[in-house]
Amino acid sequence: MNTISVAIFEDNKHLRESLSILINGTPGYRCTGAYPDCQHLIPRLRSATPDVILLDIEMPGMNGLEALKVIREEFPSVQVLMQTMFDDDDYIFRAICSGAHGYILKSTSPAGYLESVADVHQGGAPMSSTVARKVLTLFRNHQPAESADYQLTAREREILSHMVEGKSFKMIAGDMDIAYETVRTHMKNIYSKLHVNSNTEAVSKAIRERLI
Amino acid sequence: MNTISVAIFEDNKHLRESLSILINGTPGYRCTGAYPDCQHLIPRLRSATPDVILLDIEMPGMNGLEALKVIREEFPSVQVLMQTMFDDDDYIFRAICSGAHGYILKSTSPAGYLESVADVHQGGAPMSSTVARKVLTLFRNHQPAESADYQLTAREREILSHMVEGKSFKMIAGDMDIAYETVRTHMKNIYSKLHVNSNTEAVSKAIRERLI
DNA sequence: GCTGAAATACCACAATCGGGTTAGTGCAGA
DNA sequence: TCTGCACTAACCCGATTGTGGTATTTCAGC
Repeated sequence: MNTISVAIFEDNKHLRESLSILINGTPGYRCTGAYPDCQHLIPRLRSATPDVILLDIEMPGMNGLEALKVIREEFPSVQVLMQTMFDDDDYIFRAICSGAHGYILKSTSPAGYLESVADVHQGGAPMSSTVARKVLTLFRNHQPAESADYQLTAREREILSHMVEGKSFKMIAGDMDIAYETVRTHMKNIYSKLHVNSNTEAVSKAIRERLI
Repeated sequence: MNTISVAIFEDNKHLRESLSILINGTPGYRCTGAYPDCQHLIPRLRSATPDVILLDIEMPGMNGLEALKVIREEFPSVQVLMQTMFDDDDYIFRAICSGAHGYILKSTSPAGYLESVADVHQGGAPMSSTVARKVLTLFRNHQPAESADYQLTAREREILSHMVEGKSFKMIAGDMDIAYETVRTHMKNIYSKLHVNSNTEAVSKAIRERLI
């Protein structure tokens, strides 16, 4: 098995150094850097891209959640393990939504840290069972609220879902038994309601924001 | 708080009757029916639509997973709580994918049953912490496996993600600093690999199968 | 009966896309 | 060295989509 390289972002000096020593002192683990804040985040990661990032949520300057988004954009293959003092619902939810791969508490034991790092590196989703339960509940609770209301009419939603199926205007007209030009009119209205100006943008927005 | 109405589908006579008595014997719960199989599933549910369905996975005739799909199609607002003898990964995974709202083991205590029914009725996702952990791990593990491999190259995936952003070929060409015709060539290759023939279909497939 | 929203429909023009085809370059593995 | 593949690029032509109009019908709510 290859060595797992880990970058640490943690403002607390004591914890940061402890983690660094723990990681570097354990065979199979290597610390590529331990930083107190998210300054120069991208250059730092680019110069030594780790397998796993241990990221504190509460940090001065750019906080962990913002950093998470940036990391997920720029380094999509790096696994991010969020660490925090609190098992706060909102934190957990936003971290999961922003693409965190795991979520551990700072009360985790050193062995737990190592295990979680290995777990996330292997594509697992390490988190305590209490956190896991919260995540699922949060997903159920938040999903319905999430879909923004663009005031689409029933007919417009119908057209949109055909569009998502990859159908052309002509096919949609045939399927819905209305004129081709009517489909085009509906699409124009959908575009203006969604503030988009292409079919792909509409489809993307429809799927992502669960409009259909 | 209103009474929670529950339908039971369970082939084991003893368990079925015990659950029925438990539910009817507890204030705030009411059993709309207890059935040994999924025959006449839709008519039965239509004549007395419950809030929650307790559904056994292992059943003669139509099994629980098939029934689950039918129920989710026909009665999307009804909460379905799967019950099973085993915490088998594959069962859990397929149940979650088919839209189960909760997943409990038959070893659950009577109080646990009632709690889970109430939980799922309130929009929660009841499951034991061991099952919860499995679910998350399964999602992580299965997601990459699930996203079918269409052998897209890195460049093709890049083009595709721009497409998903709703960009036009011309804009993609500008962003990636390559010729417009090159973008088109890549798109044609993407289409043939994904077996689609429109931008919307490609975007839809890309998002849904997490190719990007 | 009036009003407004939603659904229906058509026209025209420009822009973009889909499909087919060909071809040069560079790089990694046989 | 040669081969295959990814990436790049171009051309043609017909089909589809984007944009900006206008207009009729239907139906619920005032």
